[in-house]
Amino acid sequence: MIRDDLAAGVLGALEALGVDPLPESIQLERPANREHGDWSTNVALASAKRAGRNPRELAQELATYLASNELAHVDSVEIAGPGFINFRLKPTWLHDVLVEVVQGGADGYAAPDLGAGERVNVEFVSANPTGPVHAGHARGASHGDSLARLLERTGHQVTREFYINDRGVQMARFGESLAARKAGEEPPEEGYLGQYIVDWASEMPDGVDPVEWGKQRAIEDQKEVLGSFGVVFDRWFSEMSLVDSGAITTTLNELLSRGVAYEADGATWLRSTDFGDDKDRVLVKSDGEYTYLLPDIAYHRDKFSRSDRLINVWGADHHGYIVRMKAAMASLGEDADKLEVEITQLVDLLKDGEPVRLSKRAGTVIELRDVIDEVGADAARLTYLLQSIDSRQTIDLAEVASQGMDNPVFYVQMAHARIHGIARKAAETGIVRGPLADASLALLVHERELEVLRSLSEFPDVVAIAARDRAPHRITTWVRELAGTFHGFYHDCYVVADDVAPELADARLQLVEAARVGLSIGLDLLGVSAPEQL
RNA sequence: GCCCUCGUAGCUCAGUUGGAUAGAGCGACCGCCUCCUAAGCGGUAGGCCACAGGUUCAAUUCCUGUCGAGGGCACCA
Repeated sequence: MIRDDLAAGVLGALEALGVDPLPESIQLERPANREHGDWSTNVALASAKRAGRNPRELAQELATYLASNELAHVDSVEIAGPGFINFRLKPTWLHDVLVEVVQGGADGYAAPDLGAGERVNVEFVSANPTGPVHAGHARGASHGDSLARLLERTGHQVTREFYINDRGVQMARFGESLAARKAGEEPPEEGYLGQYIVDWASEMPDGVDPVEWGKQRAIEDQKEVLGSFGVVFDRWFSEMSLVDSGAITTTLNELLSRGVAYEADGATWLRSTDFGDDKDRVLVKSDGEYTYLLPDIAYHRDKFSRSDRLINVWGADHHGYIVRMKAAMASLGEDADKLEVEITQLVDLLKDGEPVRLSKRAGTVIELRDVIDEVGADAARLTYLLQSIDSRQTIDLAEVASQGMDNPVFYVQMAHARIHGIARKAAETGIVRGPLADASLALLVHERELEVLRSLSEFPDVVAIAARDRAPHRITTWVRELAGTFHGFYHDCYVVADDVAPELADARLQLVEAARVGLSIGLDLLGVSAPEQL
């Protein structure tokens, strides 16, 4: 790797000049401005004070030393600004990148092992089993699944989990609503008003328990829609099963015996104020019924028993529960830092420029199914992953559905389709990509070609950062950039044409293959398909 | 009142655990099709990175405060 080679060179230079190396590793970065070279380091700035030297002078001495030593791929070493050392490299370093990408392939390239097999449980969506998955769940679904894919790629053992809240008052209302509709009546006060209740009620056989039947019906529906969205869970975990197994009672008793739960005013409370909460929280109401919190604690405890780390993807309306859940875990002796909660900010949906209000009970939801029908699963997923989950998002369905240039998904998929267009054209002409080892990669010196390779060279870092920061949208940004560089290459550098020599055509086919690998990996991480033709 | 997130080009948003002259897409304007899809490519215009302090050789980035937007502070889930 070029970065390691350069870092080793810089370290050698520091030692030669008698400057103590920094405790941290040598920082090599990619300058934002291309005029500042291909790679750059700030060691002179960072260690000037410690060495008691002027940063510019130190940089100059280091640069002189580095320039007098042969370093692979290095063309020149310069100093600039307050004391940066900039490396200008020969195109050969990018040819090495090409080899790495093609040899690594879709499975091997940009797959840093950051997790060392850590078992990570990612829980997301967890919509109530009282109706279909709606558009409001889709951001969490996209984020959670992409995050799971990122973690898998970076050496984690991932479980995708869906928690089913199949207990409590909402379920009762759901069952009553189904029964009422089946009897041709209006749902009760506080019941569910959606059209799907009417549809499902008409399917419901006589003599079944509406709650149990409805729950199965809802879960079946959720699985189907999420599946068509590219999201498949490893485990659907029922809240009821915690009652049946006695896990809730066990958890409650343990909380009591540890003294972090207590009884007062006829209810049982969690002493969450000991862990920074505003007030203590009720676990068991005075009527004997559990709040949502106690089963949730039992559930997280169960997850901890089979995972090294938990990640929950919750909507912004749940952020207030983070402290109390962490408090509960800490009080049970778990490491609360191993419970990460990802909060997705809300999505404002626009239809024809008008805001759409989502209310499940009033029945004015837009189902995820409708979104997929309208814009397609690919466009929907990529759109949700366009931005950081920390930002509020506005999605105009008409824009997402448009097949114009304002739609990133077409731009990116077009790049992939063009790759296969080239392959088709090459096959017609009888041109076949030869063995990589025989390719004349030195012929790849066109700026457009180098841009594609530069973009690919950044991908392993992008994957690592995206995984570390739990930020799948970084993959989206990168994929769009790679697609952009590829469109430029496609426009200016023909692969199959009369005036392209066979050796160059072959080298370009290798580059196209590298781009294909990069795009496939990126799109797969996003859960977006990579069609060979549009 | 307290807690969380956000405030960057006309619009939608990026910005690598602090780096050099802050980027992309759309929209506007100007160019490019005898050749692998012009669903594309190139160029121009457009910025007090909300505001004020602080830390630092260096702040859009970290800290504090102010203003503005959204969400949350239940014996509902």
